[in-house]
Amino acid sequence: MTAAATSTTPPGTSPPARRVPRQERSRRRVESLLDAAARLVVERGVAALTTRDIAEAAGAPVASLYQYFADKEGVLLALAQRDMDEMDTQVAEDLAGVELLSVATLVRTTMAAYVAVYRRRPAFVEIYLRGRTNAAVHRFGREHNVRTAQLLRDLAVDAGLARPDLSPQVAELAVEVGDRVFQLAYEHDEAGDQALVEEGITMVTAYLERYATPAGLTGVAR
Amino acid sequence: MTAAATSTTPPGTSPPARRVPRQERSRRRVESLLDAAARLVVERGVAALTTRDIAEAAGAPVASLYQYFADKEGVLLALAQRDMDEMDTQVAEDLAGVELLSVATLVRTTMAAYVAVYRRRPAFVEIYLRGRTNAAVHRFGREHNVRTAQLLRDLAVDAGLARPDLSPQVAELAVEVGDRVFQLAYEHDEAGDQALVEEGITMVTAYLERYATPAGLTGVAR
Amino acid sequence: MTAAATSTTPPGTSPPARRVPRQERSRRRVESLLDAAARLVVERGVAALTTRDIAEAAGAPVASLYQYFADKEGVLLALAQRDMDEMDTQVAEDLAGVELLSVATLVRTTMAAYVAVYRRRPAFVEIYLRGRTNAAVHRFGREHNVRTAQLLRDLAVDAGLARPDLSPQVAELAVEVGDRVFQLAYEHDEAGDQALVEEGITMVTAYLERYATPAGLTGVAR
Amino acid sequence: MTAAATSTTPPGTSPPARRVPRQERSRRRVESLLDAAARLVVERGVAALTTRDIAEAAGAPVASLYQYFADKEGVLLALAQRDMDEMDTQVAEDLAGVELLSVATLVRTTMAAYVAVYRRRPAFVEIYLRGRTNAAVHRFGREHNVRTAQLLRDLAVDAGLARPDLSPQVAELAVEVGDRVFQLAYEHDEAGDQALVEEGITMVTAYLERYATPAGLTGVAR
DNA sequence: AATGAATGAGGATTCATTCAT
DNA sequence: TATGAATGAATCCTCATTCAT
Repeated sequence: MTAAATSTTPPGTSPPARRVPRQERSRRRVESLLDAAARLVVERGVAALTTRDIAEAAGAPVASLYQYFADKEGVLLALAQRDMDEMDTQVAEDLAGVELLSVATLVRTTMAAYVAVYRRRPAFVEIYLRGRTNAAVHRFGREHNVRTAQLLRDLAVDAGLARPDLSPQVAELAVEVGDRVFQLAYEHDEAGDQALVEEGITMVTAYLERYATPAGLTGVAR
Repeated sequence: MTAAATSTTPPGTSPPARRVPRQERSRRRVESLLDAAARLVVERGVAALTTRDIAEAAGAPVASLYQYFADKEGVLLALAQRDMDEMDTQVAEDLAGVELLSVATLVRTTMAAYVAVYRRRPAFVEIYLRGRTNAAVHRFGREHNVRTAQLLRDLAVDAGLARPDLSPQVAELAVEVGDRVFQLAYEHDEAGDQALVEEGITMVTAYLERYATPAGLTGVAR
Repeated sequence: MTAAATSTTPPGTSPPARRVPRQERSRRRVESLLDAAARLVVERGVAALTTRDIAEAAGAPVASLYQYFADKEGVLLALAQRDMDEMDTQVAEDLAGVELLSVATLVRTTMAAYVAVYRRRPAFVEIYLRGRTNAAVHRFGREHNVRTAQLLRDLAVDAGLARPDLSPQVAELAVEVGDRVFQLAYEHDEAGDQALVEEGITMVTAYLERYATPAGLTGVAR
Repeated sequence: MTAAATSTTPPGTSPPARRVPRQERSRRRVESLLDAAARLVVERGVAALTTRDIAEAAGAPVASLYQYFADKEGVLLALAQRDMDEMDTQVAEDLAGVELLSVATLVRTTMAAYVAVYRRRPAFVEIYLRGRTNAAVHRFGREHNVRTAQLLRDLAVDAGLARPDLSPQVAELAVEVGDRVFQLAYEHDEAGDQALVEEGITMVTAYLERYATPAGLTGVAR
């Protein structure tokens, strides 16, 4: 379930001179495996992913894969982790740039951030929107949604946009609905059906505004 | 594994009236295979389903399974078909019994019908809410949602509840969101988190009322 | 191995009036099955032939196939029989029309007769030249060659073209070589490489003329 | 399923000398699989060959077979390759030992070399003469004949035995005829009908001498 | 005679994972 | 640490043939 132990250079011991230090080489291997996995997933879908193919595509022996990942699911999980981090970063950055924060802008900004990432990374669309058929991906997406919901809820409540009775469940529901909106919008359309996304933003916003404070409706300056 | 006993008609005895005609026996076989498949899906999940197990659980040779179904996916599809029909029937019946038809009652009645079926058939929950990991189930659920959306939209527009500009896409979005609500509500809870369902009804209703006629808001008698 | 027993109408019993008498219907069924088999063999090759496909292509139930043929090989054999008969007829007719009979004209006329049949029936090329991969076809072709060799040898000896010491083995060898020539000539070329056939005629003639009488070399009028 | 015990080298003990290096073990495995395949082919014929049986006969898991060969056909092909190489070697050696080279001695030596190999390796007879029913074997035999024809033709022309107008097609025809001769000679006779082979030598020689130079007829010393 | 249905017995191939080196 | 090789355990599916009716 977890990646293999991180190899640490014993303190006080200088590693033998080499161009690429051991730890760095490891990191590169991991990255190349993840890249290969991502590539394959986009090409053939998550279901057809095999350890052999991942290794081969990364130019590594199959056995090496198990040096860095516990098992096949571990690869998917690491890949998801890496990608989710990128998504979270985008959301955080975009939210930080918002001047007038309200429930409406919170929803719009967040969902727009996702759109931005999906545009930049077609692999994400394939894996996280179309690849839900895979159990591991499904679970990870679900977990990420839970974390995202908590994050955004706390933000909204702390910023005085939402009443404290906005339960985690409600936040989760909102995020999940947004997630399903994306799944639909990108189902057939590589670029995503933006009108559908817009509808989704409307729906989620309207729903969440039921839990908004007056400030959440009008917005607060940052 | 063993050869079935040969039933011999005692000489001088006219063969006993055939209890079960050929066609009926066939139908039973199909049903028993579908039942077995459903049982296994509930027990182990869709991913772990194998043709061998289905056949064995139904007490039939694997080859017989292929007499009735094109392949493993065919079994899942037939199962889905059978189940979806039951759902559609429940929805149709419940809608027929509604006295005051409005967007709100339409949404509530429909979603309540699903809840009723889920309560009656735990297998459905396993297969259609938790088993989305399977590609076939996923696709089938998606297609059913599309059909359901069209049906309900036409009903709403024809009954004067919704304006004609309620697009199929919007109806689809609403159904999909309702679907996701159920997925969440039944994720951990065998009986379904009814509060969550209630939230879902609220959200979908609020969303769809944006496309309602005045009559759609107040309701029309049947 | 043999086709099912021929149904005979009991003598003295007039069959009930019907448009198509029973026996005729049977014959038609057999023919349609053979035609279907021939068609499939040409389309997909002998290896991919299945009883199911034959029956389906003939619009008959699989079980019916077993009413007329002992087994799958029986179908192939009956097909071969039918075809070989056509070939033998062509050879016999063409030989009957030859005015100056010699070893050379015997060889040439026979091989030309085969070419004529191959031109008329592309299915033969597929089955008997390219389909030798199938054991049944292989065996049948072999047996037919043996019979043909015997026939031609007897003809040659009786007509005074060949010395009696022309053994059956030698005749067989000659026929088999001719057969291989055809296999080569039609390997890639639908129409057959006629230059190759010509070489074959040359080789076989030269070989057999070693066993010819003086008359066999110069020819005898019919 | 269970974690394997970590093999630890007892401290102070150098690991026992590896008897068989890895690469060598691999080679042996491949050989044993090929041997098993050859054995089975001889016993039951090419048609009845299954991957399961090959593996079992070689004492290897089926999956291992797929480590070395792409598929079942791959096994047959490898076997053919190995055997054809042996045949080519025998022919080359025997030809190298001929003192007076002529078309006649070329044909005789080559065919005698085949006879020698067939005597030494009964499996070859089964596989390459009787096993032509298999598509893979058939194709491989055909290809080998083409190569052999080219080789011998070039040799004959280069040595001044044959006129340059001896086309590759003619050479091929000669080789194919020789091949058919062997098929006939070994059809029922384990040891091969040598009289038939002799006839074949005669026929092929007579045919090829039509393309011979004077030297090709009388022979040239080596 | 005709046939829908049933099935025993494989068959080729895949794959994640683990070792021995 | 790295990896070539090994493999247990399944998986889906096919097919010729035979019954029961």
